[in-house]
Amino acid sequence: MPTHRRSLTLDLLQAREAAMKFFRPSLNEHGLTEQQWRIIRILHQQGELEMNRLADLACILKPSMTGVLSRMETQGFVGRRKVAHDQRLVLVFLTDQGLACFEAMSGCMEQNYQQLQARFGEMKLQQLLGLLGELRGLKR
Amino acid sequence: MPTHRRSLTLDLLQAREAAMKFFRPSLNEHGLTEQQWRIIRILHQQGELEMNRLADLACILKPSMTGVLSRMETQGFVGRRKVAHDQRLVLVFLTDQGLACFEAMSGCMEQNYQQLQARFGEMKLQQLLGLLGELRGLKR
DNA sequence: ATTAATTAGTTAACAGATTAACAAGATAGC
DNA sequence: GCTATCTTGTTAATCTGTTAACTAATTAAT
Repeated sequence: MPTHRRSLTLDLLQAREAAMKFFRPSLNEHGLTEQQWRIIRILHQQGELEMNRLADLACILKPSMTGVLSRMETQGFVGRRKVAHDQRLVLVFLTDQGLACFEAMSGCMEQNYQQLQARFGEMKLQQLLGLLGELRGLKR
Repeated sequence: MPTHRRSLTLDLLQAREAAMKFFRPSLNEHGLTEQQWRIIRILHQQGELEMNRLADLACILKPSMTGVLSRMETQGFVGRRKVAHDQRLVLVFLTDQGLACFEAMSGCMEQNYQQLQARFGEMKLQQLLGLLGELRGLKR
């Protein structure tokens, strides 16, 4: 009867917070929020996506997504368009400016990642990524 | 040159989101937010804490903490008191009602945890908790 | 065809996150 | 003692998270 054991969800949160310390300074220098960077990164990797799917990948709920995207659209990072075959869907895509932003950021972020990996250990990092992937797969 | 590799911070976020799916229903049934439950859990484990330390453990920034605690105080879950030797410090403690709330929740939460562990595997879970602890330790 | 049930996205209301600026109590140096 | 500095917590402004209710488009059922 473990009256108090380690809490997985809290540990995940604290660990993420520790990891973010390596990246947040770069985000601040470039004037991007975490959410904006996640979206830019995902769109760069996956190409045009509908909002639902994007929200799911970026771990942003749909109501938040509405606001985040409209701000990003105003700033010129993304565009939105409707498709003919299903008028409900809104496809989101990275603009040229959004792409340029990604490319301007990616160098810094890669360096930050290298520093983290050097401090944490490459093997452990790979091991961790593997476990996280499996956990993410638990649909429930 | 990995043009797109797995993103540790995003993986941590997605994994946590997957894990939270096991616990969120219980939180909603009892009318608690994630933040409130984190605070109750931590205070139950650590006893009275000053705001700074509590904010750090719960991964809640101090300005947010001010609001969260004042709401929780109104609801009767926690109390705040100042100490004589340093008038700046605010010590936060769990009230009897807060303790009762913890005890009413802990059964459900333990069950949810068991389900997660059964689906994910006990060994992998321990391995993951170990790695998260190490990552959390990287102060940077 | 018409109605009923789904699905994608938005709106609204409140809680929490983030950054900067601030008030007041403690500490250090002089 | 007195000032400069640091620390704890709050306030303010803006953005994001969360739930519920809603609109409009699609699909299923009759």
